[in-house]
Amino acid sequence: MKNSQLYKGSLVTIIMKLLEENGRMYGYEITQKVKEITKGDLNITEGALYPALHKLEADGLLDVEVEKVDNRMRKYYKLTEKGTTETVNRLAELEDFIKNMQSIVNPKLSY
Amino acid sequence: MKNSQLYKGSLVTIIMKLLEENGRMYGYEITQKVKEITKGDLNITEGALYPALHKLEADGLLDVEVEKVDNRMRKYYKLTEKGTTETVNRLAELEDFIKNMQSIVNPKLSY
DNA sequence: TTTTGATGTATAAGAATTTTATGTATGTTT
DNA sequence: AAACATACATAAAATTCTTATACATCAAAA
Repeated sequence: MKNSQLYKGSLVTIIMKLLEENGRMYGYEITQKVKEITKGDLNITEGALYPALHKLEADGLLDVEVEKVDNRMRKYYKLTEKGTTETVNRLAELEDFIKNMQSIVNPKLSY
Repeated sequence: MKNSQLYKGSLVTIIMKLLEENGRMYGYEITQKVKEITKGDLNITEGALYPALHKLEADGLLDVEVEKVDNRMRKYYKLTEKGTTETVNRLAELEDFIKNMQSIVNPKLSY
């Protein structure tokens, strides 16, 4: 991650959402995709990414497939059934979180 | 905090925004205000709140005034000049963060 | 041709933040 | 009398992330 503390705790949600959308992705691809989407605002570091992916796999939320492309190793991750269910929960929590933060920042409007 | 990991890293921003809006507040009041605004979604724990307030004070972002009300001690906090400046930055970061998270979750729309 | 940069994964030490548990104290409600 | 609300505080442990380092392949630039 980078800069703002606010991204703390959001990495898992980001990973799972991207996997839900793209079917399967490898680590480096995730970092590049996030950089692209956020126009450079958010740079996921390897030190944060790989431990997170390994934990998600250990928890049975992700499956991994190792492939060699252009003589380089890639580990493709995809959501398990359990992971797909968990993603739905995570995204609902993100929506609530954003609404709550907006309520705090903009108390005049009711979100 | 409670439940969702997403709130990690948002505590300082929440505290500063509430102080910017309400002039001065004491710790317990902050927890109740947040509970009210988020309709019970977010419960700030004392173990997170008090160390955060003490650090903000140590960093020169908050001033404190101790008062005794109804025979109970209260420590009122308010933003210093430095704290007010920092609040502007924090709120800008929060806006960017929310936009980026929405871009990730809802890639079809452009925020 | 040597070095820089991009691609690709990995881990370990330390920092920062939060959870969980506990402690103290006063006042009100059950 | 016990439970709950108000009000502050801290300490151990867990979680998450930063920073630094490591290894390996390949392309481009100096």
